[in-house]
Amino acid sequence: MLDLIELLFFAYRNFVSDPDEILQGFGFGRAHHRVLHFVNRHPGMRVTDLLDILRITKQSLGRVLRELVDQGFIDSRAGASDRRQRLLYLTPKGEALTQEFVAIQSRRIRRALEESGGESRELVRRFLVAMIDPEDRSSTEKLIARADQAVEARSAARGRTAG
Amino acid sequence: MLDLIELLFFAYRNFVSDPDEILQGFGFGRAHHRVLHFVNRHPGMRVTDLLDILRITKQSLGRVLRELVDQGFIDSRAGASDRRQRLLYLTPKGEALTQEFVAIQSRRIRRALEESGGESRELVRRFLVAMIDPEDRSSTEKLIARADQAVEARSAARGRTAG
DNA sequence: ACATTTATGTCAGCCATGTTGACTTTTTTC
DNA sequence: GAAAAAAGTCAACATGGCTGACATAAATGT
Repeated sequence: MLDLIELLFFAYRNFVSDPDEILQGFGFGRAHHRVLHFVNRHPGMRVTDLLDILRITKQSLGRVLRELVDQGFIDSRAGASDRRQRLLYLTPKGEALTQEFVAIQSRRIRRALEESGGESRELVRRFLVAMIDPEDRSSTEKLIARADQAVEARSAARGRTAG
Repeated sequence: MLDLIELLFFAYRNFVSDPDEILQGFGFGRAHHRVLHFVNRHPGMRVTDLLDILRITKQSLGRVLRELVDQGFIDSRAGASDRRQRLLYLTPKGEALTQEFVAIQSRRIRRALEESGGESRELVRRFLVAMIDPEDRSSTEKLIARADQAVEARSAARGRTAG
């Protein structure tokens, strides 16, 4: 398995270096990328939810979140039903930046899947899920499924209103 | 591809957390793990080779390397043909620790491959290679092949002498 | 009504690990 | 004998983790 251990190291390093280059231009780092990514995937999420996903402390998150809000990449609105909550949304500016990250990382993955054969997508997906700690798997898969559904719902709504 | 982007994040986080727990007991971090791993794979490698693989600065490496040498995990010997070089070797202590990392990470990968079907190993391998920047692929694959061959050569030598 | 809990934010300081720049020593190479 | 290469070191700085302590606003329970 030594080869796969190392390939995972080299592959992941290149994978995260794509966003890194873009982030440099804004004076941001990887921490900012992660926040933007998950807020994009779960618009209106609470700060606590983000902490649970990232598994970092409130203080660590606070630093990068403040910069993202101050510089107009993220919008933080009080919750309607519970006004203690700060619900997080991307601004158009934040959305544009996040799309860059998604585009470049998707391109790398798509290329890799094409190069590794027809049925690779489902198999790679199963492999990655199985690499996650068993006790975290179902919550992780649910999280991803929820985000995917929300994307579908939003695009369906756009279809009805704007077209 | 959003699901795969996220699965890669979660999977890799768990993957590196295995060694992290062990390292804590020694007051070491991920940087120490990487150094031990590659010195294990390439016994007698030069400091420069390690810098090329890790892509960090001499100063960053210097800190962790000094700790590993001082605490008897790594042995640094002057090269025979070129005495400017410091050739790096694991001590028995370093070897024992490194085997722990390899064992726990191999176990996770093996389990994941089993859970994702029979032919997954070769496909996952091809996928990971294809995730690497094209210009780095051949050197990376050569590096891994060289390390694998060296392992074989050493175990063959053990077979002839000790058994 | 009042006490408690929850969600969030913030200050201060520490640690690990990356960076740049400058400089030294030893040894090899031309 | 000069230049280049391999390695090491000092100093200073950035990022992004961490702990601990504390503050505020709002919801919840009795």
